[in-house]
Amino acid sequence: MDEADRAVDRLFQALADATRRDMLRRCVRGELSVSRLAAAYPMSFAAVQKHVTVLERAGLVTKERRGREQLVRTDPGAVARARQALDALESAWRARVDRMSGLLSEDDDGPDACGGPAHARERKGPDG
Amino acid sequence: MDEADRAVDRLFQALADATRRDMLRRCVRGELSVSRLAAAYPMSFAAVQKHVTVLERAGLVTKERRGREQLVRTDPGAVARARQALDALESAWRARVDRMSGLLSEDDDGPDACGGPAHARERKGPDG
DNA sequence: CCCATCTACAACCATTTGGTTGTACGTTAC
DNA sequence: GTAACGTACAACCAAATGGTTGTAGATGGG
Repeated sequence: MDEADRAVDRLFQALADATRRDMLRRCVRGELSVSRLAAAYPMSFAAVQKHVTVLERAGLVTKERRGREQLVRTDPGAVARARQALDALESAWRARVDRMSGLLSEDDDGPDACGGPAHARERKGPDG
Repeated sequence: MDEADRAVDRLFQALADATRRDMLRRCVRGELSVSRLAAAYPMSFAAVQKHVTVLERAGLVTKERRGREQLVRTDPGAVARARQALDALESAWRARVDRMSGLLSEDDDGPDACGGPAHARERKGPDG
């Protein structure tokens, strides 16, 4: 297993925890110090520190010092990278659908194509 | 943490292992029996069985009996669900970009202060 | 029937994970 | 300078994870 695989491991692993996903949502609304972040959760400061470390190793957030505080902010390219990892899986799925549609019909992408996510790459913005 | 959160946990957790991602790629190219799948990896049959169980609990694959074999196939909607989970994070990021355009220096003391979704106070574990 | 194959599952083990507490260190405020 | 704050990190613990082996139940072919 090469480093790229391990990076994807860390990425999905970091996302596989509701607390960390919530941290991302909070940091995405504006950078927060680790202390301020920790105040939002019913766990010790050290536990929050560890979560932040996991997010950082996954490349989802970066830390920057400001005085005695450490500001946590989301990495703009992070979600894009997660999305890319999913794309890799999805493209394999599309290849299969492609083979099926070739056999079944030529003007339809298959039964899954109605609302299917295969190439629905359009972003669904929160307010349009 | 509600069941939806736990479902997302299971989904990303299942994706956070290179072996399981490879299994998905293989099954996406055509359903495979667990034995045939197991033959592709340098680990015991039981280990592969466990991986398939993880993928199944995450809703990424389904199993179907054919004779004495158990065919594993990807769930067409699975990757779509993963993408949806990422979309939720991405929309938050877009919202932040949106706010930066307006640029108001509001004190981000709590989620209620800025009208955002307040869902961070809940945690796993009784009180520990 | 008997045997080979495919699957299911339990028991066990090592490592990782998610949490705790305690301690030490740099920075800011008084 | 000292106290308070914010952070870093180590030691420890319970539970989950990823692997093993072993055993037992179905299913299909000779």
